[in-house]
Amino acid sequence: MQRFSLRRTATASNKTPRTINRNLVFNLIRTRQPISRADLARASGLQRSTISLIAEDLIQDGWVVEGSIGKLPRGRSPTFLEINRRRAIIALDIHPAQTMVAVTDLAGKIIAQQMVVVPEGATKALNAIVTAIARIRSAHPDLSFDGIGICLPGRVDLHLQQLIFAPNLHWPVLSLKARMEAATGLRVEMDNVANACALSEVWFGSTDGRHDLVVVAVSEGIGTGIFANGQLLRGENGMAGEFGHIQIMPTGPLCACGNRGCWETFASNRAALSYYKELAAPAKLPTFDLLLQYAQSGDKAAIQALTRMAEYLGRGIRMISAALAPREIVIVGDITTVWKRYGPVVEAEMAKNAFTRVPRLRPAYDGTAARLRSAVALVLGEDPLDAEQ
Amino acid sequence: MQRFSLRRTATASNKTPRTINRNLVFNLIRTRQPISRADLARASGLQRSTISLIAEDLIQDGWVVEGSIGKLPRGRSPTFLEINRRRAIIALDIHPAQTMVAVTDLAGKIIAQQMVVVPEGATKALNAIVTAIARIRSAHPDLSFDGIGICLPGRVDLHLQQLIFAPNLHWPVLSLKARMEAATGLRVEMDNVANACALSEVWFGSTDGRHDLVVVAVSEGIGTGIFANGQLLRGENGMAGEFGHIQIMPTGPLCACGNRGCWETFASNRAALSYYKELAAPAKLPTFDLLLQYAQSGDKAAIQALTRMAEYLGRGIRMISAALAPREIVIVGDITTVWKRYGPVVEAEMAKNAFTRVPRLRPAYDGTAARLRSAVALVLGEDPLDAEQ
DNA sequence: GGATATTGTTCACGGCTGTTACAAAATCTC
DNA sequence: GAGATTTTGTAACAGCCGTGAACAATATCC
Repeated sequence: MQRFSLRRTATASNKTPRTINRNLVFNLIRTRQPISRADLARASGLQRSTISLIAEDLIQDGWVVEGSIGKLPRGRSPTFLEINRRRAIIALDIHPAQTMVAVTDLAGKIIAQQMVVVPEGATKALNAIVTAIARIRSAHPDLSFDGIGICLPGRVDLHLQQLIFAPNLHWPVLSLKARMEAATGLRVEMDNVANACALSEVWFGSTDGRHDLVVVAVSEGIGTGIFANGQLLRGENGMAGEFGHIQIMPTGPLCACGNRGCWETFASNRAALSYYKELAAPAKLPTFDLLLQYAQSGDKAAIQALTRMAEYLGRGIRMISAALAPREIVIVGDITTVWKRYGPVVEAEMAKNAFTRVPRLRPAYDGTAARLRSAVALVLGEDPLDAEQ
Repeated sequence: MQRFSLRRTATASNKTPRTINRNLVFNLIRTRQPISRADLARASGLQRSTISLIAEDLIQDGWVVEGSIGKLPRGRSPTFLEINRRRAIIALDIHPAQTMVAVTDLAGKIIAQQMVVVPEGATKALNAIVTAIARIRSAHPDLSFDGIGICLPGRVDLHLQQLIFAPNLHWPVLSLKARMEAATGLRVEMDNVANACALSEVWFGSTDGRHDLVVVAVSEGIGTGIFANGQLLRGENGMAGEFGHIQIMPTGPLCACGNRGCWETFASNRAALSYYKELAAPAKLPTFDLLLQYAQSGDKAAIQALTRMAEYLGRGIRMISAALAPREIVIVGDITTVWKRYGPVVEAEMAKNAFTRVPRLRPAYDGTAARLRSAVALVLGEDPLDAEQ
C-alpha cells in the first residue's frame, strides 16, 4: 500500500529528479573519487546514460572534472571523474586567542593552513583574520573560492547569523558574518564547534547520514551537535544541543548560565582543573594542557582529577544516550589526546545500568581537521533556514 | 549557488515528481477538505491541470472522492474533493486494564468507539480485543479498513515490531502485532503513547511538521516523543525519548530501570502518590484519579503533592528544552485535567534561569482522541524502517 | 586478427509538469 | 433575457528527464 509522508512540503517539477540525482551523484564523486561513470551507475543504481548526462551537467557547472584514465583487466578504459580541485573553501577555526585559517578543496582535503594569533579588540582581531585570509588567497591564485566556513566556540543565531552566546571568546564578534562578507566578497557561513564537527563526521567520516550521531565537544564548557533524521537538529533559533547546561546536581557549583550544577560544571576542562585545585592545592593553577602532561607523567592528583572528569562525562553521555539513543557518540576536545586511558572510564560510566543497547563511543580522529573540514559542509550544505521553512 | 544535501539517498525517476506532488495534494485534501481543485492549485503552487491529473489518480485509487458542489460569487461552481469516507482505520488505545477500540476515517475523525475491559491472561486479553474489533467491524459493513493502529504504554522494537518494555501492562503482549494480523487479516502498526501523540499533533494538530515538537506523556512513568527535522526521532532500534530515565538526583529513589533518582521517580503520577503518602500518611493509598479529586476539593496534602510533582515536571522539561529547543512541548496525561491550576507551576519551573527562548508549553486538547487519531498516522504514515534505511 | 569485455554515447519512448487555449457554468450588466 | 465577465476544470502540446536498447570506442585474450 502506498504510504504518505509529512516530510517534504515543496512541489516537485519535472526538473526535480535531476536535482535529486545530481545531488546523489555529486556526493558519490565527492566521497569515492576518482570514480568512473560506469562505477557511478553501479553505485547509484542509475543508468549509465543518465550518469553521463548528469556528469556533463556537473562538469559544465565546474563542480567536477575528468581526470586520469583507469586501467581494467579487459575492455575500454574508464575515464575517472573527480572533484574540481580548482574550487576551494576558506576554513576558519576560531579559538579564544588564535584562529586557524585554512584552504580546503570541496572534498575536504586541507590544502594549506596557517595559525593566526588574534590580538585583543574586535577591530584588530577581525583585521588580523581578514589579512590572513587575503594572504592565503593570494598564495593560491589558481583557486576559485566558493565561500568561507567558520567554526567557533559559541552559539549562532540561525536567522541573523550573528554570534549570540560566546562567553569564552574574548573579542566581541556579533556581526562577524556581515563584516567578513563585506571584507572578502565571499559568502560566509558559521556554526558552533559541536554542530560543525557533527557535519564533518557525516560529510567526511565513516557514518553515512542514515543513522543518528551526537558530537560532544568538551573544552571550557560542553557543547553538543545532534545529527538526526538526516539533518542537524538545530531546534528553535538554532538553540538545540545545550546538554552542557542540564542540571545534574541541584546543589552543584554555580554555572555561567545562572543555574547550579550544570553538567559542564562537572565534566568540562574547567571542572577537571577545579578538581585538581581541590586535590593538589597547587600554587598556580595549570592550564588543561599542562594538567594532561602532569597526568601523563604520573601526577596522582592530576590523574584523579581527570578520572573524575571522565566519570562525569560518562554520566552525562548516559543521559544523552537515554534521550536520543544515537548510533554513535563522538567526543571532540583535548581529553581525546589521552582517550586510551580515560575513554574506558567514560564508557564504563555511560554503560552503567543501561537497559538498552549502548551507543558506540569514540573520539574524533582529528579534531582540528574535523573543524576545518566542516567549512565545506557549511558552505556547500543545505541552508538550515531552507530546511526549516 | 546550488547547494547539496545529504538527506535523500534513493534515486529519483521521472515518476518521482508525481509521488511527491501526490503526497502533497493528499495532505492538503486531508487537512482542508472539502476543497476544490482550483483551491488545491492555489494552496500547493501546482497548476490546475496537474492537480486534475493527480486528483484523478487519488480518486482512481480510492483515497479521495468528489463531494458536493460549492458556490462562489461569480464563475463556475467548484466540485469539492474529500477524503473517501468509506475507508477507515481501526484504532486501539491500550491501557493496563482496559482498551479503547475505535473506528476513524482517514482524516482522523472518530466514527465509533467502545471501551473493552481486558481480562487477565494474554490469551483471554487478546481474544477480548479481537472480538471487539470484529464486532465494531461488522457494525460498519460499508467501511473498508486499511489497517490497525495501536497506541500502547511501552517500548516497541522497531525491527521486530514487538513490545519489548511495558512494565505497566499486566498482560504479556510480546508478539501482539503478529497475532493481531493473523486474527484480523489487517496490517497492524504500533507505537508507544508518546510517539503516537506526537504523530497525532503533527498530522491533525495546529503544528505543521516544519517545527520541532516534544510530547511528554505523564502517567505511571514518563515517556517522550520527539518530532524533529520532519520526522519522529526514533533513535537506534526505536529507543530514543527516554528522558524519563535521566538521573536528576543521584541519591533519589530506586527506579524500575535499576538506576536511582530518574526524573520519572520525581514527576510521574506514581511520584505524586508517594508524596501524598509521605504528607498525609493515608490508611490506604488512593489512585491518581482520586488524588486529583482530593486536590480539587481542597485537600492540602493532595495539593502539595501535585504541586511538588508539577515542579519536578517543570524541572525535567527545562532539561528537554535545553537539549532540543523544540518550538512546542505538549503534555499528555491525567495531570492535564487540572492544568489550569498546575500548568503555571510547571511553566514557572521550566522557565527558571532559561538563557534562551522558552518553548511553548501546552496540554494536549484531548488525550484520548489524540491517541486514537494516531492510528491513522501509524497506518498511513511513512514506514520508520524505510526512513531509517 | 577476430572474439570478448567493458566504457561511454545516442536515440526513441513514456511519464511528468508547465503553458496556453478552450469548454463549462455561474453571475453581472444593460 | 442576451452578451460580457469570471471562475472552474480539461485538453493539447512542448520540454525535461530517466530507461533501456543499440552502438561506437577501446582494451585484452586466444
